[in-house]
Amino acid sequence: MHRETLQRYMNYLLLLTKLKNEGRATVTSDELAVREGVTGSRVRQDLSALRILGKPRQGYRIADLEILISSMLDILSAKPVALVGIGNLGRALVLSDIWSHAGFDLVALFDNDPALIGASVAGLPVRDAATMERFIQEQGIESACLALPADKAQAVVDRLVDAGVRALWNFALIDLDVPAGIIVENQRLEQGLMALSFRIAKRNQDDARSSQD
Amino acid sequence: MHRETLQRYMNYLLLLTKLKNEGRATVTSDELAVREGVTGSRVRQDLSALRILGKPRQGYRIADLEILISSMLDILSAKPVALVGIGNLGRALVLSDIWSHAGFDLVALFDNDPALIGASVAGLPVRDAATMERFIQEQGIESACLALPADKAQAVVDRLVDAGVRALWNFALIDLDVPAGIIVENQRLEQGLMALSFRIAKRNQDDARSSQD
DNA sequence: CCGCTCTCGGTACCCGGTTATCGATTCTAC
DNA sequence: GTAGAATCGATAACCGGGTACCGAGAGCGG
Repeated sequence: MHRETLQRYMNYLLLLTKLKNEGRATVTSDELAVREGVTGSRVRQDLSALRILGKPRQGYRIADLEILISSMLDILSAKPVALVGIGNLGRALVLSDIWSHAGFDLVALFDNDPALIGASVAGLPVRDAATMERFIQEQGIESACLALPADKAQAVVDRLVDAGVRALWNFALIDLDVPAGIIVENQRLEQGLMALSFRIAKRNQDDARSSQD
Repeated sequence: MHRETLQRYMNYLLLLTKLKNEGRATVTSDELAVREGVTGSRVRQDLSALRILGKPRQGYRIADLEILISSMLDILSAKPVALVGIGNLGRALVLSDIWSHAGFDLVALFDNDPALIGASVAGLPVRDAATMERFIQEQGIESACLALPADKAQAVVDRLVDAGVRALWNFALIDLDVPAGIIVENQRLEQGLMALSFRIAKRNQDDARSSQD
């Protein structure tokens, strides 16, 4: 499945939640389509791929869609995940509610700053990074989030992988080197900002062109 | 230009910086291609679109590529940008060095928490959000970053747009409602985490299947 | 009860992004 | 200087995601 398609499914899910909160029980393909900037055909194909059936003149049952898309994304489970690096970004992530929404259960925080170890963030204790491998092995944690500087990331990843972690959500601006089979999802914040810069430049060009005509 | 293409250009740029740091002066299309997971053909077409010329048996001059890609993304400029919301996420963004790398100059921080107003983060004072419109108008700021809760985002956006902001980098989990012509780049952190969840589920399925054979 | 409309499900088509191919060019080696 | 290898630039072929279209089924109105 391609990135665009996956993103469409996630957006469907967000829209469905919104519609459900508005009291809706069903939704038509065209409704989802216009909000996503695609055609009803595309939406119907997407849903058909999940073996979701709708009814003519009625649409799709929102509850069905939510369950099937959620299960495809496997966000109904609660995979334990550890967060390494309790800086500002780390704290922001701990305090957010994205973990459960995406099928994860944040169970451990690690840092190597003595000033932080022992403190508590959102009810979770900050543990000494020196105890990281042991905790991860004992708890069978297979996912980890890296919220630390680029120069420290690779060393931590090596330790995590040795301890059994097989999936990484990486905020460090670095291409991590991992063995085959280990998943790395890079969250490149700066790419969003670069994309914004490009879009601004493009709009300014277009504006200049159209005013010239 | 499509999102994938834009992302490729950004990745080229990151790779080029890395290669330059390694002392390289030129790079071949195939080298860039393998690191991007595409073919040399695609890379040559991308670069050709920017009117970049290479030399047979030698490749492309890294310095040329950097300048031309950077100027296409308009990240050589220093567009002033304001950051609203000095929570953990906001502080993390202030302390990062992504702004200059993406063609922005972070010039103002705003929050409405009296405990924060007047404090200084990375040398920048936190200003009272009540003074936001005036400052933005006076300084001619046209870009802003939203690092605040979803329920407060829309109201702030309305004020920012009224004050002259025309481009937004939004971290709040909400679909902002803006007039036509205003650019909104949403940085949906949870989508990255959902994508990770999906990739884990897919790998586990694949593993189960292959061990079954 | 009978048409009418709306929306789904499936199929065919289209378009653009990606790859493959080939001639042209430049550097290396002898 | 010439042969050969490597790499570019351009074009053609391919492929898959997206759209358009059409027949089928479900509700609505008279």
